[in-house]
Amino acid sequence: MASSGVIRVLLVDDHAVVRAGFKTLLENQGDIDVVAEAKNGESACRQFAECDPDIVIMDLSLPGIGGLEAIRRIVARQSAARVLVFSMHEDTAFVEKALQAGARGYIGKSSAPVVMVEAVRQIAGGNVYIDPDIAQRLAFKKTKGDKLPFDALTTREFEIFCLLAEGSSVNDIAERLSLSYKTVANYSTQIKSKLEVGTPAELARLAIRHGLVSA
Amino acid sequence: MASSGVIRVLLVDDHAVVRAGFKTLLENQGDIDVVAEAKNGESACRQFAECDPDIVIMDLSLPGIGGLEAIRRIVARQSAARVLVFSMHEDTAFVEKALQAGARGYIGKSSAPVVMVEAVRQIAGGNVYIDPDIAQRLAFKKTKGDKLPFDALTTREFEIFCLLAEGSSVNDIAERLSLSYKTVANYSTQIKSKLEVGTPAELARLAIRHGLVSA
DNA sequence: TGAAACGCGGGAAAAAATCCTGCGGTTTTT
DNA sequence: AAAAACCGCAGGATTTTTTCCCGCGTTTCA
Repeated sequence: MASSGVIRVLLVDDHAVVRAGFKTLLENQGDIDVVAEAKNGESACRQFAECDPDIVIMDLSLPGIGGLEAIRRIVARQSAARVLVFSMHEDTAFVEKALQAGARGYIGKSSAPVVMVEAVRQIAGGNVYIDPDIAQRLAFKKTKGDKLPFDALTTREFEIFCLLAEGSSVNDIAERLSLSYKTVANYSTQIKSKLEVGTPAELARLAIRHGLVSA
Repeated sequence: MASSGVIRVLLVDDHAVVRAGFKTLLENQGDIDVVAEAKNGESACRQFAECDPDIVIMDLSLPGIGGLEAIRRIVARQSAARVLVFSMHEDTAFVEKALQAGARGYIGKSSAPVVMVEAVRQIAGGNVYIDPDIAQRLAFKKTKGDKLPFDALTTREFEIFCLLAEGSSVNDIAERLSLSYKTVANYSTQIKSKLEVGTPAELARLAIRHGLVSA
């Protein structure tokens, strides 16, 4: 166990060089040992069952089943599993998804290195650890009554949102839906405001990220 | 010099944890010394002038002026500069642009750790080093005379294209790259014309489909 | 049954995109 | 070595789009 010796880590990242970097960083600490590595979600689940590590450090963007699904499967198998997410995405939506999936911690690309080590120790010790900066943003969002971003959209708005995300022009949409150009233009503004995006490109990425339209 | 002692490295990545990992990994080699770090392009240029490192290890996706622009500025200042690009993007389009900008090497997220060390040594020694897998794909693509739509874009256009696809506004881009709004707006028009897309949303989807930006 | 939300769109002003033009520099060609 | 082509950059002028504010009729729900 973590309390009686070395912390045994399973490292999951599709990026071999990053894995090697983390491994060296962590093992230089003395009390942390990387006992296994995986570069995708399936392999992570297998390695977890095999090695029974004290903690899993997991990237979210993995080929095949994503990091979130991997977390879900690991936690389903052993609810006490301790998963620390390390992600490029610092968007609070990802943090929420990860925690919902069963992660015990979250650090991001701009977290200080010492934060990672601290997170490993805390989580291995049974606590929850989220990067302070991210935690703060998350808390702020929560107070604002957070939901899925699309929940705020009306049916009509959502419909137009999808068309915009597909790359349709305002004019095209107006024609397809037999609406005035003005109406669609106004909706477009409203949608961007509700989803807090500034450009149609962001809109598209948001939609793709949530599987509403395909890339 | 590299041939007569330690290889002095400038490490550029906006990701503090990744930087720390690389630093430990590299310094564990014995003959490599990370003498400076930077988390954005501007800082990289400054550090380069100050430290005169044997080699720069550079991430492409940086805040502010991007990695490509940073490479260009560094090479413009000292044409003998040795820049090794380490990038999440393994798309050949990025490799080509990076080499055009003056990079001497390219390794990707799935490169083996030993490849990174080897690349550092090779490039510090004056050679060019590209990850074998990537080099092969690049060569293969060349022989096929592959016409990815992005090949028609100039380096500058490509750079702005990526930013647009990420969701940056024309104004943001102008500010980031220290260009006139007009310039970027004109580029934007030009890019959409070359790629035959009508909306920024289509632009984003195109970029995501080709792995140039993440969703 | 009254207040709130929704779908729809006009007017006016602001912002952005487009098209054209030009300049200075580099690269390529002849 | 001269000419041609291309690149990066950006201003002017016009058109297009977006945005903000407003109103109206319908639906919803408390």
